[in-house]
Order: sequence, then structure tokens, then C-alpha cells
Amino acid sequence: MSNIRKVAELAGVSVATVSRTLKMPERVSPLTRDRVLAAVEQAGYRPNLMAVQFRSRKTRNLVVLVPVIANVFFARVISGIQEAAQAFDYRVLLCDTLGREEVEVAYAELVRAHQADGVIQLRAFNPFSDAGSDGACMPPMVNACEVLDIPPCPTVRLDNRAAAREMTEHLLGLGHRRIGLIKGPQGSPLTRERIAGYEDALKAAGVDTDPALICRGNFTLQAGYDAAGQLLASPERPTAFFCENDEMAIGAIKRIREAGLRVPDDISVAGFDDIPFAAFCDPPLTTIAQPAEAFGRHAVEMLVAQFEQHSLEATHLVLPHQLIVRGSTAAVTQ
Amino acid sequence: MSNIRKVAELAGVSVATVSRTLKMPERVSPLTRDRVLAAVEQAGYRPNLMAVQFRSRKTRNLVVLVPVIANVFFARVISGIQEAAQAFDYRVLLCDTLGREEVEVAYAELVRAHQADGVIQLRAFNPFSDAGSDGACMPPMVNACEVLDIPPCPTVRLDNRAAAREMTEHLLGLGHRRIGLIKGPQGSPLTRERIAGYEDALKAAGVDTDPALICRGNFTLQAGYDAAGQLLASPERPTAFFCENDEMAIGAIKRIREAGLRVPDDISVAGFDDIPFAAFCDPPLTTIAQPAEAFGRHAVEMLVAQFEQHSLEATHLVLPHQLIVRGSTAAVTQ
DNA sequence: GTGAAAGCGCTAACAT
DNA sequence: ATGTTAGCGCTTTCAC
Repeated sequence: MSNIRKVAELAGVSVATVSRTLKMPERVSPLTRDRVLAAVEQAGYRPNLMAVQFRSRKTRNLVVLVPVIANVFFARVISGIQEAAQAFDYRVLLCDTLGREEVEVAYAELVRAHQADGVIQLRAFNPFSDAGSDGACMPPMVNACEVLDIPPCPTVRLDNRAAAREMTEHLLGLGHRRIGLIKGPQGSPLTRERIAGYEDALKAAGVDTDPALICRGNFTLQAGYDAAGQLLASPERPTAFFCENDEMAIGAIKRIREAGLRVPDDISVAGFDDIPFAAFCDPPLTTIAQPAEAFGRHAVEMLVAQFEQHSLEATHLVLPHQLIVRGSTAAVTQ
Repeated sequence: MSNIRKVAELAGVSVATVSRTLKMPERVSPLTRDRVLAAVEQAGYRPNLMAVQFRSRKTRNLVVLVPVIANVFFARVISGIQEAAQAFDYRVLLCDTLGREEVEVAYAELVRAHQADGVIQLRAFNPFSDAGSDGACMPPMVNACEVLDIPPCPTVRLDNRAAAREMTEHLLGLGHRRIGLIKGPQGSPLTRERIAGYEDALKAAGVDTDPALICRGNFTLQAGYDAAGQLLASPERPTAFFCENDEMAIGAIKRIREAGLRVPDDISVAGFDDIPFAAFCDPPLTTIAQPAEAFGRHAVEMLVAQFEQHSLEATHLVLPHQLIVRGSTAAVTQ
């Protein structure tokens, strides 16, 4: 492997000049530049990034912690992250954490180990808990999608409460009064917010909330299927199911059909996320669209701004959602 | 940030001893080891990975080139890659290439730039084309899923031809004679193999192949929808659609329904991949199951074996597939 | 078993 | 505009 010294010899200049030619060409005379570039070409020289990064104390790597990459929504977020990172000339170190905190901590440590410049965390967990909640010695991090309640760092999120409220209002508007809620995993702020929005809407409509209508899920098809089974078995069956993501909604629809009931005629089903499958389901799914790729892009932008000391116009971004009404929800029939 | 020298001073030993304590503890006396470890603790020392990697010329990074991470199948493969990489103490540099060759080349170059030790490429494209097809100066690479016809490197693949043949035989066995094929993007060997398998089966059954029955797709829901539209419009409508992935099959089902036809009563639909949605569709999708995560795991194993000079028992792995018959295919009705 | 010291390839301060 | 040089933090001979 040829190194900078070989190139310098070939071009008859010093290593400093080679380095400058590559990093700040304007500070080198055109003549020298041509000579150096020719030598670079001839030697087939490619800078050793390990050395560059080591020396300049910048890796241009970002650690991305994703709870489950096999989840369609997260896959889209990652896609946005990767796209933006590429545009800023950063690379993505991906970790599919499966929600295991020790794994998240270990990967986040890569920043302290000088293997990455910052972290994008897509789950509401601070992998730098030891840094003190004051954020005194917090490495650069951005929290996106499911964000911490009291964020020690910039966040990009949805107004989950408002979105859930809108969806619940949509269902109430169709005449539904018993609305089952299939929620996400325990302890997720995202789920807490959405429940709050659901309750806001019910309260505003003067409808009693019934804890029996709220079922735990975990964002998988199977969880939606199982939870729907529970709701169907409840003494006073709900006429609508609001699922906290589209996968669970699709799972729920399957279960409802197996019970010999029709969607939306007997039971309306709503999802959340608007994954591509939502539009192609039968019936097409009423859901809340989230700008998944935009979450990723903004997260990268905010993180890079942190590195490069740009002041952010906003450190807590809320991206817009949109209620998408399709065929899986309909007026309640008496 | 504390470095190895600080730790050495604290422990009253040389930097060499600190390094040895961390990398080959058995070569250090228990007493010294304790002293050093205590000093490491006290200093809050974490080795600078940039320096370690620079010095030892090993990054423990793997570049992964994925055509579309938002594709459920690939997301599962990535999940397997990430899991295995973690187990071997490697990190994953992810690139969602969207099939753009210049992006693939640029990322693959990270290996030559000493930023990664090897590449896992999930598409049939050699990003090191300049290395000479003899593979003389090919950096370590493993090709998985959609592999090159004449691979310059180890591969992990499915027997796509056999799988497609099996599926076609399944449809023929149900009495279908006009079987539409919705294929993947142009120029993909994967698609070529599957068409070959489809034709093998037809030929063996003495059924004429009809080029009009083969439609181009691109593995998206929309492509399946569109292609199904075309097939439905053909003068002699097929009684079965074989789609080269599940997304397109789900898109096709939607289109078929919109035409007022029933699946499988009027038209049988088969997919490929067995993504989680396949089982939750209506009707549940007949498909070919692929061990997606296993592709990822094996790819990592083979790549790591290359680095560490383990001889591989096989450099061209073929993983098993399985025909999964569900409700979307049925006997043709006269 | 431990230490001294060279040096990986590069950048950046300083000198010219 | 260009060259000289001192490291960055670590691993790894080579002595002892």
C-alpha cells in the first residue's frame, strides 16, 4: 500500500504539500497541485482513513441504535438516516439493539472510544446514563422517533398525543363509543403519549374510558393478532380497534376475520405509521402517516449541526402527522 | 480523555505493560495486572479505538451494501448480519445503495481506505470491478442473496431455480396452465434463475411458455399491482400469478380484487420470501420461505473466516428454501 | 515479566 | 507557497 510519503517522493514535494493538495487545494500552487495529483494517480494512493481519523480526531461515523430493523417503520427511518449521512459525508454504524440496553450502551460507547462522533438513538433510552442527567459529559446524541420524556439532547418526534387524539376523534365521529386500544410495549413514552391522546378524545366526547379496552402489544403482527383475540373475547365487544402501529392492525384484522366478523362492517380497525402495506391491505388501512425518512434526515442534520457547532434553530423538532382515512374504518352499525 | 500513558503512570508501570494487561493478560503477573486494572478503573480509561485500529491495521468494521433496506426481506438479512457481526465483535457500516453503482463503489472503497476490513454485498454487482476478474487484488468480500453469476468471492445463496420450479410445479399440480410471472428488475441474475426454474417446470409438464405471461416488476407493492393489471388485461387471462416476492404478490392481490375477481377462486397468487406479512394477508400467501437472517449470519461467518484465514468448508453456500402452501393458491376451477 | 523505544500514516504548527 | 518536524495513542519488537 502506498502512503503519503511515497507520493511526496514521486512528486518531489514534502508530505505536507501532498496533504494540503488533498485537503485544501487552494493553498497550493496549480503547478505543484498537478504534479501531486499525477503522483497520487500514479501511485494509486488512497489516504489511510484510520490514520486520518486518528490524527484529526474526527471519524465521520455515526452510531445508529435501532430497536428492530425488521420493523418497516424503522427500516424507513434508517433509510433516511443513511441517505442524509451520505450527503454530509458521514458513515452509519448500525446496531439493531432489539431493545437490549446493554447492547445499546456498548454501541454508544463507541463514541467515547473515538470510533464514532455521535449517536442517533431511536428509542427512549439514554445509553449514556452515567453521564449525569445534567448532560454535563454527554457525547453528541440525537433522540428520534420514540424520545425521552426529559431529553438530555435534541429530539425529533411526532406529536403522538395529538395524532392519537385525532384518530380517536375520527372513530368517535363514526359513532364508535367502545374503542379498543392495542398499545405498544410497556414503559414506552410513545405509548404513554398515545394513550393520553386517546383518553383526551374520549373525555372530550364524554365517553367513559374502560381499562379493559386497553391491550398490551409489541408492534408485531402476532401481537396485534393476539390482542385482537383478547378484545374480541371481552364481555362488551368494542366496535373499533385502534392499534398503535400498522403491523398490529394487520394482525388484528386477520384475527377479526377468523372470528367470522367483517372489517369495517362489524369492527373498524385503525393503525399508525402508514407503512406501504397499509394502502395495500384488504381493506386498506386507516392510519396516521408519519414522515419516517424525514425523522432520519432531521436526526442526522441535528447531530451534524452539533458537531460543527452550528446553532440549531430548534433542538426539539416535531414533525407533522396526517390522518389517512381508508376503508378499514366505517360508521358503526346499530 | 485519559490515555494509556496516564494509566501507566498511575499504575507505576510502562505503557507496554498496560497494553499487555488489556490484550494478553496471561502474559502479565497477577500482581501487576491488578495494579493496572485498578489504574484503568481509576482513570476511567477507554482505549482509543482509532489509535488501536490504526496501529494494528484491523478495523473490525464490515461494509454492508444493501439494495433497499426498506424491503422487508433485506431488513431481515441485515438483522442477521448485525447479530452475527456483534457476536464476532465486528461492527456494521451500512449503506443503502438503492442500486446506485457509484454509491456501492464508493462505500466498497472504504476497505481500501482502511476504514473497514471487508464487504458484504447483497446485490449481484462487483464494486471492485477494477480489481480484475481474476480476483487478484480483490479485497475480502462475500456476496449474498443475489449473487454474481461468476463470483469472484464466496457466496451465500438460494437455489432460486429449484425454488421457482417447485412453486411452478405446485401451481401446475393445481391444474393451472396459464401462469403469469411477475419478475424482478431487469438484469438481476436472481430473476433470471427464477424464470429458468419456472420454464423448467412448464417444459417438464409439456406446457408451452408464453412470453406475454412474463411481466417486469421491481419488488415493490406498487409494481405488483401494476403488473397484475397488465396480466389481467391480456387476451387470455392467466389463472395463476407467480410473483418473485411477497410484496408484489400482495400488490397483485389488491389489483385482482379491484378487478372484481377473487383470490384464489378466480386467480391463484404465489409469492416468494415468506415475509411476516405473508402469513397475515388475506388470503394468507403461498410462498417460498427463505432463511433471511441466516443469509446474513453466514455471510458474516464467511467473511470473518476470510480475514482470519480459517479455511471455509464451503465457499459457495446454498441455503434451503421451503414451499409454504397457504390459502392464496387453489385448484383451477373450470 | 517488564521496560524502552520505534514507528504506524497522517495533520498542523511553525519555519522559511 | 512549501518544507520541517513533532506528535496523535497505541502495539510490538527487542532488550533486560
